Amino acid sequence: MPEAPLSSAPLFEGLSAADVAAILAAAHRRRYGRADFVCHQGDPVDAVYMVAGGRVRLTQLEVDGQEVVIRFIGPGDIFGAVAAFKVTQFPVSGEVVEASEVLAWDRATMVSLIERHPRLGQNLMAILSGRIQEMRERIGDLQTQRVERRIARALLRLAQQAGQRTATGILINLPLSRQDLAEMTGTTLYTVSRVLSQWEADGIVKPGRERVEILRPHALVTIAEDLPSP
Amino acid sequence: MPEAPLSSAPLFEGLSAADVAAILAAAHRRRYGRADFVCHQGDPVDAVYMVAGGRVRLTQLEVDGQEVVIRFIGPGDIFGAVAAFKVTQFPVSGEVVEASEVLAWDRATMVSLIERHPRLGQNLMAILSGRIQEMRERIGDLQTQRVERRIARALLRLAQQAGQRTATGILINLPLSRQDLAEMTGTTLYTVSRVLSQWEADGIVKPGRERVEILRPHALVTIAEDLPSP
DNA sequence: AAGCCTCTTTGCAGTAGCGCAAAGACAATC
DNA sequence: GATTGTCTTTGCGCTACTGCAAAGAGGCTT
Repeated sequence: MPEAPLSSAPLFEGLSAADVAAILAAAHRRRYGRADFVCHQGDPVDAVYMVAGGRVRLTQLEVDGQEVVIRFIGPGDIFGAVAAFKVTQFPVSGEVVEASEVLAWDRATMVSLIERHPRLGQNLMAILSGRIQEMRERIGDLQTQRVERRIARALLRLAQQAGQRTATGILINLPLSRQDLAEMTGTTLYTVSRVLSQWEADGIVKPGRERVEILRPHALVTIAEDLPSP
Repeated sequence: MPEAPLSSAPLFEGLSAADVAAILAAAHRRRYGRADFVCHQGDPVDAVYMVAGGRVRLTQLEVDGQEVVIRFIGPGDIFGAVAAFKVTQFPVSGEVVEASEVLAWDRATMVSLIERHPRLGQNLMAILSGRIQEMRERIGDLQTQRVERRIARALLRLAQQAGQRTATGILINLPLSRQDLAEMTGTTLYTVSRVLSQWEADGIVKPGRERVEILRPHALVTIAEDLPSP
């Protein structure tokens, strides 16, 4: 998948190349390897971050020790904004699943950048708004839809953001265990395994070790939406 | 419950009284009666709204017709921001449960107000961030906690934002049906009814028609948190 | 190539919660 | 004060999903 340049990230929409360059120049950069943590839940935070390359899995730990996958983020995605503008601790942990580079603007820098480039603030609000919308959908799914459909939707979303065309279908191009999928959809790794096995029998997906390839995306859409199977 | 003045709303934090007055003056006002809708899911939207008085129930309709209660909002709370800065349609419907007054700033007005008062933009981001954080918690609850605990947490949250001290406990001061509670917690009205009946037998709550009074808040906290019952 | 670790599969039994149905309670209306 | 409509309760059967356990498979390391 050809990486889009960072300047086309949603955060920079509507800004001139010169402005983007200036904003990028104000960031600190840091590299991380696989399995590193870019942040730990509970750590103090006073900055906004952007993933410049690679992929990070954001998870939330419940008080009883259960883990919830909030989302996977990749190039151009930001994180830490929630913490920077409201709470002062990271509400999530970020584990690198694919070697990454991360940009950081500390809070004061970001505030002054926004004053200089109002569009940056609007973009940030649009990003936060979009995230709220996604979460509303996820809450709706969790409250009203069955597990099978939730898994189908999660796979389609992952295909959207990390899908790679192959000869036989679309490969979700990140290490994705049954446990990960379970923590994204509010079920157990056992149920995920059973559902994927069934779909494999139906020729819809080809599951592997920490790997899922979608063979018949349309069949998955049929399961994900409220359609009669045509 | 004495209504806090609107100027102390989170949106206006850190702004001078004069600034707040100017911002308020730029808003349009409108009144609504009980059961009116302040917005309908799918309606075009190009404004940010604030509830000045009363209470509104925000719901989301799933494609299959099932309803999800997103949250109840009251004086000082804003809505429509998600739509104004990202999608162009209301993602939720807002039904008035207690006669309300609503302020509205259209998008262009809000953008220029933010340019004049940067703090306003920061506050807006803090509000959106806070909402994301709440939704993360809700997702976590839905994925990892049992129904009884989710209901306990929902009641405690409602008590926080609409609780009224009584001689015997805390009354949740808005019309709240079993169905409402079910749609807030991802269960059915039957299960809510059964749980409340059990709690009534334990002397923890006193349920009524569209009404819940909490008699022993601490017992509810014990259920809501991961504590051994002391 | 062997061994090891982690991830995955699947059988099976158990249960939390669903959802229908029918009766009961409450509040508003005529 | 009777009636009507909505909201609530509760019994009962059911099912979707859980969670353990044990075996199987895949990818590293040495």
